[in-house]
Amino acid sequence: MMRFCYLDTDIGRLLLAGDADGLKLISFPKGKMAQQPKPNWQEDRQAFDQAKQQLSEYFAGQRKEFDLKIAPQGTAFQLEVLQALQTIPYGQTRSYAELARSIDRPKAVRAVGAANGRNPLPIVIPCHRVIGSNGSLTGFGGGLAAKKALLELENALANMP
Amino acid sequence: MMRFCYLDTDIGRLLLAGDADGLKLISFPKGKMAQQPKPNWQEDRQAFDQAKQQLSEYFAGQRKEFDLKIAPQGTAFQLEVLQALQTIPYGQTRSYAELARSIDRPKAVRAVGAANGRNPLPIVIPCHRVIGSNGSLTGFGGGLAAKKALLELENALANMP
DNA sequence: AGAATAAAGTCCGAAAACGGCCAGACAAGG
DNA sequence: CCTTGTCTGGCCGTTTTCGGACTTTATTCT
Repeated sequence: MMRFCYLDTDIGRLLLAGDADGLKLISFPKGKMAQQPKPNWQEDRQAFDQAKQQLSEYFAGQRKEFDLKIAPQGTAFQLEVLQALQTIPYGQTRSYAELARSIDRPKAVRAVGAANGRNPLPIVIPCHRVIGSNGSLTGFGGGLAAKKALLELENALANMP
Repeated sequence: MMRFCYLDTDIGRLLLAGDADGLKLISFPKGKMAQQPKPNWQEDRQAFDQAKQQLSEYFAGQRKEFDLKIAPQGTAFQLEVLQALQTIPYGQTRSYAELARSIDRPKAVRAVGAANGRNPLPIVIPCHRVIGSNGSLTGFGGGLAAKKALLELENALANMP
């Protein structure tokens, strides 16, 4: 049974959802990727207290890594990309090309981009740390402004090569 | 919200556009660089009264410097070039090579030329004061005739080395 | 309906093409 | 000579082009 709740943050109100397997969705309220709770989900304001706690700490700059039970869904390829994403340390960035190389498919750059765009757990799975190899931010489900805000929070733009 | 209006001058009807940040565009009606107001801009005949006032004075030969709130857009390099342009005094000319040197990229002459060609605020940012190092006018978004007219208005051709 | 193609779309990237140039080389013509 | 004029590379940021891997969405069959 899917449960969901909301969390207010610096970059807007986030929708969190998941079930017994773990957290399955984090969604921005606006933008193209915005998702609404499905009718058969049930709201539970007490749920995901751990996730909410850690996210709040993250936005306060008090937390650099998440330790949560997550259960992202997607094709095999997508999961592989999500896996690789989780190895990018706080405050650093990678290019889509580097990410593609790291899963041993050097030419699947655009595919990696597409998979990134469908990351069900933004922030926790740090797709925002991936930028174009020329340094441009390129894109983000929750809007480029949010991506920029996250990178600034992590002070990642200063660490660029 | 972008607003725009028109101003009739000696060299044709100019399109002025901008928003709360300041003036962002001055465009000639004809020529390759001509731009049309986008559908989501709104016309406001009363807008930019200061700019219109100062431009009229300029064309009447009564004004040698502009004091306006401007907000040109472009890449870092382009903004740097625009910055440098604004240091060329009324009635004087510079070559593209000199301009390149003044931003400390002596060899980026052609790039400077290209940036010049994309100046969003002609006249106010005096790209017309830049000519070839052999004295030829080379080019201008609003047509060479306009460039010549502006330089004659400023009596700049007489001051040439 | 369900499987099997086909076509379209992506949070890209390297390489090529394009300018509002300029200095140098080299020829003509005064 | 000395001045003009026409080529010729080389330069550099930006724009455009094209290629590529993979998912999604349509479309066409049994």
